[in-house]
Amino acid sequence: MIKLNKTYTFDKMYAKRLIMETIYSKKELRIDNVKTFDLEQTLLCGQCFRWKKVDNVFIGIINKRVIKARQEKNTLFISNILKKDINDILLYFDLFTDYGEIKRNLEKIHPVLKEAATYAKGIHILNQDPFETLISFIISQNNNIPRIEKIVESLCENFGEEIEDGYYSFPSASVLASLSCEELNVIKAGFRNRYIIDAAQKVNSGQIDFENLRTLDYIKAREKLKEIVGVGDKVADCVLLYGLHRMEGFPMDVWMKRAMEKLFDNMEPEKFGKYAGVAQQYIFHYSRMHKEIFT
DNA sequence: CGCCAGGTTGTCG
DNA sequence: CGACAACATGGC
Repeated sequence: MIKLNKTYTFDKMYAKRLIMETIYSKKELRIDNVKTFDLEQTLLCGQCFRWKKVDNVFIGIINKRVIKARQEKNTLFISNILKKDINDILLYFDLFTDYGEIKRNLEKIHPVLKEAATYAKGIHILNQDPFETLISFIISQNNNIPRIEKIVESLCENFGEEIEDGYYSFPSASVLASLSCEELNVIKAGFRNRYIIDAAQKVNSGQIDFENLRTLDYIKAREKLKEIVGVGDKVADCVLLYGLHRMEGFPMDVWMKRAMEKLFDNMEPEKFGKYAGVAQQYIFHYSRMHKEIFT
């Protein structure tokens, strides 16, 4: 049976079926019949910043290991993983969750959401490392995605550990907590330097405890995250959704504001229900891929 | 040069 | 409460 070290809800029948479709051999995991998952959409829809696409293969880092992932139609191949990490990998890509079911329910809510969901139907909400998510989205504020990726990469190269040639882990909270703004200047994050350091210090001291945040109700957890200087509603929502998998989160950035105004007649986020976060990601991706709508 | 980018903070009315 | 400039940096 599936053992997960984190509090995480999932459909047991769905997860069991998924496990039966997996084959592990020579550090490679093969998963068949992943009908509702699209690796590329999931990794390039703006929820994560470190995966790189090289010749149809995505290279990223999970549990301090360099992972290669590729998809051929309904089959997913994930290589260079250890047996003990299999469940973490499946969890990272959120393969235990039935997105077909979520999509069918969301589509009833609004016709434009149905269109966005159909366009972005292969997206899964990842289970990323919460600290990495926190720092990455602090960096994201008033910034664009290519530059966010550059700064995050620079942060890892300067302050992470080299795991394989040219591949660095995301730096720990304790390392970042000890830096001065001047020392952090090498990553060119500008005014966000002090926000990054404050976040690292509050995580390192235990004032912000991600496992504890999992136990709090959504509003309380968001308020707790906002104790960090430089974390407001939007960054907190991103941490809760992409790092702690709180699916009711609905980060409102410039794209979402534009979309809600032009396409949803300023509908309130609460009306998207308990999977609002999935709706948000569908709408965000759909909007970014259809810029012409907003000109 | 100005404007924008997966925002937040501080200030002023 | 709401509005609004300032905040580093780089691309266009």
